[in-house]
Amino acid sequence: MPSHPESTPAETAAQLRISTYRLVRRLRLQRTDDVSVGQYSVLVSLRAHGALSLGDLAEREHVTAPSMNRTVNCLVDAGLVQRTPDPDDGRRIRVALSEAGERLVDDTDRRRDAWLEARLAELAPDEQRAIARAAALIRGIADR
Amino acid sequence: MPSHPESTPAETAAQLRISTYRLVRRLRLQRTDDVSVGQYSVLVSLRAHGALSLGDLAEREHVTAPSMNRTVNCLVDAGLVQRTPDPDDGRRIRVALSEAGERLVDDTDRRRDAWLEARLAELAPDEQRAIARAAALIRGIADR
DNA sequence: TATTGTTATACTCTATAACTATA
DNA sequence: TATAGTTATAGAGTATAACAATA
Repeated sequence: MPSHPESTPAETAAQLRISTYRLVRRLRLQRTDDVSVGQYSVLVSLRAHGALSLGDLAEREHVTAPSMNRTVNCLVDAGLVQRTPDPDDGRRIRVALSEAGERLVDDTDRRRDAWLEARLAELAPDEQRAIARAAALIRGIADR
Repeated sequence: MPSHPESTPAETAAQLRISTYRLVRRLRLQRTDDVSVGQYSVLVSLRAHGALSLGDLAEREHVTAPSMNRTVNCLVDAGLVQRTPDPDDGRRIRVALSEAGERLVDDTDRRRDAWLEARLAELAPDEQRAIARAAALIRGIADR
């Protein structure tokens, strides 16, 4: 590896913050106009965690139950989620992705990955490896 | 460098996308409640580009002029920006960060960097270098 | 009696359309 | 006549409070 001037953790932190925000902003351009940002976030949650109750969804998305109720209604109307009664607890409902909902999220991921992959392919092999390694480390940081 | 199993650009792209979104979600926790997300974004734009007209701000933030007008009014009332007539063109206005506005953005950055810096400091030196290098590469990708 | 979800109502943010002032 | 900004009004999205059903 060529000898770079050393960066302090403070400099690295600022650099990582800035580059992360810019990348997110860039990836956001590859999105769907079918649903709002909040609605899309619910679909992603459901794909990641499977079917959830209304209260669980509201907590995960940091919104109130009435707000989530409305969001779920919109998604049901759009055919992107299914709402079924909980078999074990009559008070609860079970919100699950429909096939169309899963397809919408998967397609969006694919579009973003395709753009990102094309950019990565333009980098040198050792640069690609550096990014792969950093991505794993960043995930470890964010998930703690 | 130890021999890792090679990742394809597609795998690296997906990994980078996921870790980036998680980091943003995590950093968002360190925010201010003084202004809304849209208002904060305007402050960041003004710090980056200097004083801007209402129309320029609306275009950069991808909102309409009436919406930006309202946002700017809120920020003026909060003492975070100043609104002055354009000396060269009587139709235009000039929106600029106030000292308080600059302080708010700088403080938020510092809070986020402090959190991130603490996490980075827990990594091994070569891991920190990997992230610093990747951050520079990511910025190059996002800015093109 | 506590918990889960829903309805009623209000507030914030953004949009479109119409208007004013300046170039 | 065209452009920059503002005002009037309406549509999403979210919040709090009150309510219904189930545990």
